[in-house]
Amino acid sequence: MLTERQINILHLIIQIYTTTGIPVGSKTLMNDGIAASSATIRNDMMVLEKYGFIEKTHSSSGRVPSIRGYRFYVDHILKPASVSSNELAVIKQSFGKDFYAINDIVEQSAKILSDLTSYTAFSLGPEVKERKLTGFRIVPLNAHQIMAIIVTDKGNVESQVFSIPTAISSEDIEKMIRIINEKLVGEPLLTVYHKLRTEIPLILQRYFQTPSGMMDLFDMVLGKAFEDRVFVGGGMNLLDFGVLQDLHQFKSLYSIINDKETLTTLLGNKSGEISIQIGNELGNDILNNMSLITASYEVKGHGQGTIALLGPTNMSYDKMIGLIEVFRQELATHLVDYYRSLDSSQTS
Amino acid sequence: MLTERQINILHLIIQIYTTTGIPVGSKTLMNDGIAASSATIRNDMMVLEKYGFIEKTHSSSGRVPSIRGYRFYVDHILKPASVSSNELAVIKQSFGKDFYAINDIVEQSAKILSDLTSYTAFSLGPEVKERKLTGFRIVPLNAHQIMAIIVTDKGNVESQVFSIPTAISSEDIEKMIRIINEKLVGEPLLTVYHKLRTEIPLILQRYFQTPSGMMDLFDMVLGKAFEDRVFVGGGMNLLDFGVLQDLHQFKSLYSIINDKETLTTLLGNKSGEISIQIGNELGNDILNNMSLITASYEVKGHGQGTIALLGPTNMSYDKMIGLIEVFRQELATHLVDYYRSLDSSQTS
DNA sequence: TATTAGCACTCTAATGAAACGAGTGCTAAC
DNA sequence: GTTAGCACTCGTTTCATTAGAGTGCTAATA
Repeated sequence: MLTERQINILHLIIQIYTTTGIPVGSKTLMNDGIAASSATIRNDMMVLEKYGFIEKTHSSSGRVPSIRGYRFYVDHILKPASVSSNELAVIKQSFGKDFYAINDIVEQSAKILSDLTSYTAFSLGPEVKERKLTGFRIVPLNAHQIMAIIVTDKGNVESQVFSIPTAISSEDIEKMIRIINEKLVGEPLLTVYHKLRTEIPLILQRYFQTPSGMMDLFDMVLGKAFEDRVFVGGGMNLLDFGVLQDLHQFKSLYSIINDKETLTTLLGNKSGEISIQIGNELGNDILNNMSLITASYEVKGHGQGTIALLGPTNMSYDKMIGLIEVFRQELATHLVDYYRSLDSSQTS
Repeated sequence: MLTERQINILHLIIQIYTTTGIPVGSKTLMNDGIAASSATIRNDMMVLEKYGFIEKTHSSSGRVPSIRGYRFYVDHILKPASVSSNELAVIKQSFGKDFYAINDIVEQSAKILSDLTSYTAFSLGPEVKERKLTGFRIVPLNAHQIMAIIVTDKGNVESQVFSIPTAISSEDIEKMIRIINEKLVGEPLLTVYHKLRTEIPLILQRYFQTPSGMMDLFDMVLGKAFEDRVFVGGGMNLLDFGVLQDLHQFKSLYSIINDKETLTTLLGNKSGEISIQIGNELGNDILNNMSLITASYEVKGHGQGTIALLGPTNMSYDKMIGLIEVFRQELATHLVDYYRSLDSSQTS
């Protein structure tokens, strides 16, 4: 096992490397708090290297933490740094404005977090799948277009404009709306989605000759409602991570962080409240020298949301963890407040 | 004045430089079509340099076209290149799919044009300001939220969700809708905007104690409808222009092309159908080594739209002009078709 | 046995000299 | 007016040298 000094050395290497970005040598460590000679430190570093916690960039360079080193650090050494009162003020102030919709808060939170860290932040609102359908509207705009609106119980609204075949008259649409509202409103979206595939077509056939076109329409609207809404903040900060070899790499990166598909996979299904994935643990070659900190938060009764931070592997994990810890609580609080204001106005 | 050979030399310099990106020397010109010795060509180049049409990157380098040189070229020499049948096929195919809304076509056109050129493209739909308001809906979603929808005569729809103060009852909202529809529907948006500031508040005061909140709401929705919708395609292509000194510059650039404000200024008020602005003619330091080709197109009866292409100053103007010429006609045709299908279905 | 001083060795980064070559301007001849 | 020839300029590439930071190893020390 590692001695206490070896652990201290690993800790210090990470601390120094995450702030300076320069490989750390034995003398630097000696002058920066390790009470031993450079030779002794070198011996310890050899041990650490044997374990695979640190590595050299070339045969006679200082040491740099490896993925395993970071992993050991975040698992056993890291203590979240406390958040400066300054940063706290910024957070509180940024959340201080009025929001019209739930997604505004979620989107804004990604922006705040990225500004605060200079990294790239993601924000995924509380679980959509638990929501219930409280209203389904179809608004005829003209003979050729309609707008379909889905309203969920918690302030989430999706709308979409459709061109419709002239074959469907506005009377038929009225009928349609009535059916939908009778059969589907009040159900969780998941159930809605299910019924839409089983029960409803049967009923619709009584009224329409060809309900399939109408079904496609529903599919699209519901698809939109289902699609987890991921928001990205500070995508351009990628440029400053200092991990880019060439511009081509930036393009790949940028397309990754804007691909909802990839993102949802990346952010979903994390164990525990705060999870850290380092370098190749992310399972994506392009993200090899980046780390992702994912934090979920509970909004009582409304499922859980997720915020995440993507930065270089050599980020200051202690600072970031401390920050995210505060941030997610702040965000959860604001969402709870928002939901409460919604609930109270509905029951009054 | 310039001799014919001098003009040929300028033309060839531009042709070579726009394809290779390397400064052009006298020998290259001699081997590439100028029937004179390198010394003679050098003499002519000195003349061209006197006029400020070409310049050296250093005291003993080949020549590079200057802004004035490009300007002379596009004004007096340039002949639009014909579009390859391949490209034409791509254009037609890309426009072949079905579109739900007018803005889908406009947005898609920016994407197509940028893909085709590897530059950055902008697309600004036919003039919004000529549109008429054909419908204004307010859909109550729950006690706390409403969705306001604006419909214009030409398939354009804007919607926005609002949280409303509980002080306004749904009955009041109903009244509101009636008033709006009586007074405003059928009017051009400009008139709507005007009446909203003069007549309507008076009427509203009969029904509401405090109509100002409602007014803010209108302002926002109308603001959204007014905001010219500019779409950007291929923003990331900026990275490949080969004009970037550092990443900081890319950030500035990227924020410029995503700032609607700047864009509308950049694209608006062009004389003639196709306009070319080169380097500092754009009046923006950050765009100093870029050129913008702006083309407007007429959609009969529905105002004019604009497409534009931003590339490096050393782009192949002849190719691009040829392409844009075809492209804008194709786009106009498709928009006309779209409007016609809308009109015919409304009058039937 | 753990620690330390000392030293030879390795590798990177920075510096500068030299060679190369593409291109120019000028002069003199055609 | 055109051209051949030539000296000159300047950016680019190459190569060698040097300085410096850091290592691994060995032998001495507590």
